[in-house]
Amino acid sequence: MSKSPDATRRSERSRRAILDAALTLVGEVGYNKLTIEAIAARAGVGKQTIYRWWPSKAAVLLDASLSLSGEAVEEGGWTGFPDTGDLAADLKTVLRITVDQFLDERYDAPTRALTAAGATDPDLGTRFTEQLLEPQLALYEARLRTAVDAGQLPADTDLRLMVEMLVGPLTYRWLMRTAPLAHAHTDALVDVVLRGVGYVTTRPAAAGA
Amino acid sequence: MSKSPDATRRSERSRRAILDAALTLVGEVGYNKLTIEAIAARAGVGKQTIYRWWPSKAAVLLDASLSLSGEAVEEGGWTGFPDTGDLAADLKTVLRITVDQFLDERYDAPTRALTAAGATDPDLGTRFTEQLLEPQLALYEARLRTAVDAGQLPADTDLRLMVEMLVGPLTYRWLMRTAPLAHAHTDALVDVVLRGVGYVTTRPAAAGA
DNA sequence: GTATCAATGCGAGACGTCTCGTCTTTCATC
DNA sequence: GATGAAAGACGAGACGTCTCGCATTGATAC
Repeated sequence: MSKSPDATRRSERSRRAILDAALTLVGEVGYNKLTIEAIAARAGVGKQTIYRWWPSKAAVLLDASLSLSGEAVEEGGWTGFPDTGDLAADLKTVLRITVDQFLDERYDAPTRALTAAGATDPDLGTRFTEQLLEPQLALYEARLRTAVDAGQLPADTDLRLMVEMLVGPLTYRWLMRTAPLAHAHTDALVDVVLRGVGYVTTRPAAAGA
Repeated sequence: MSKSPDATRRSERSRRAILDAALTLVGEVGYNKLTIEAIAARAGVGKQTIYRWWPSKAAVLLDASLSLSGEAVEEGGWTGFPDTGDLAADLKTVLRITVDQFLDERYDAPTRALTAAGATDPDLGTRFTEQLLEPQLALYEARLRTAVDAGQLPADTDLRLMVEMLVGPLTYRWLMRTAPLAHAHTDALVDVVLRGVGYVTTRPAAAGA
C-alpha cells in the first residue's frame, strides 16, 4: 500500500504555493521548460510534496488552471451566461471576452500548455476536457437552448454542433496562430453561424427550413 | 567552419529510414517519450547522422509529416481540390477525407504530436503552420474563390473566415476529443456554413434558404 | 583504364552533463 | 509516535559531442 496519503493532514498552504508557483513559472519559461524542481523551489516546498499529491507536472497545471478559472468566475460574477434576450449580442459578448483571455499572457500560457499536453496524453486530455472545457461548453449550450425555447432557433438545431462552430474556429486561430485574434473576427463568426442555423430575431418567421 | 555538410553525399537510404522510424515510434510511445537515440536505433543509423541534418526531434517529425502528406497526395492523385461545380458536395468530400485521416492512427499520432508541440513552441509552430497547414488551407481558399467567381458566393465573402469555419470545428473536435468524428458531422457543418454565407446553388435564388 | 589517395558521410557507441523521479534524513505538527 | 514537509543525495536515462573504423566518392598518377 504505497498509495493514498492522508488528505486531512495535507498542508493547504503548500498546495496553494505550488499552484501559484506553477502558474507563474509556466508564464515565465513556457511549458516545455517548466520543471517540477523549479516549481518546488519557487513554492518553497520539497519536491516530494509535489510528487506525493500529483502524478505529473501536467496534473499540477490542470489543478492550477481549475483554481484560476474558479477565481475568474468569482471576479466576473459569472453565475452563468449573459441573457439579454438578444442571442447575437450575448454570443458576441462572450466570444469577445474569450478573445481577451486568449490575448492575456497570464491566461494564454497555461491554457496553451494544457491543451497541448492533453492532445498527446489521452488521460490528461480527458480530465482537461471534462473538468475545464465541458463546463464552459455547457454554458453555451444552455444559452442556446433558451433561444430555442424562445423560438429564435429551430427546434431541431444541433446545439452541440453549433457550440463547436462558435468555439472551434476561434480556438483554431488561437492555437495555430494562422491569423491575429480580433473582436471583429468573432463578431463576423457569430453572424455567419446564426444565419446558417436560421436564427430569427423575434417572431417565428415564415421563411425557410 | 564546422557548418554545412555536403548535401550531395547525403544518404537517401538513411534519410528515409530516419523519417519512417520517427513516424513509427511517435505512434508507439508518443511525442514526449520519443528520443533521438531511439529513432537512430530503430532506423539503424548513428545518432550523429540525425544531429548532422536536423536541429531537433521536432524538426525530424516535421519533415516526416511533410513526406507523409506528400505520399497521401500521390496516392489519392490529389493535384488540387475537387471541383465538380457543386461546392457543397466538393467540401463534404474533402472534409470526409480529412475525417478519415484523423481516424487513421498512422496519420493521427504524428499530426497530433506536431500540433501539440507547435502550440507551445512558437518557432516550430510557425514552421508547422507555414509548411503543412497553410498550403492545405490555400487549397480550400482557391476552391472557394472559384465559387465566388461563379456567383455562388457573395463577392464580399470573407474566405479566410469561411475556411476556418470549415476546418476549425472539425479540428477542435479531433484535438479535444469532445465527441467522436463522423461524416454526418462534417456534412452538417458544411450545410450550416454554406447557408450562413449565403450560398446559392445555381441562380441568384430568391428564397430564404 | 586502373591504381592510389584524400575527403567526407556513415554506423556504432563511449563520454560527460543534465534533469528526471525516487529515496533518505531531519524537523514540525497533530 | 505517526505522518506530512523541507532539503537534498541518489540512480536512471536522454542529451549532444566525440572518436573510431568502414564505405563511397572524385581527383590524380601511371
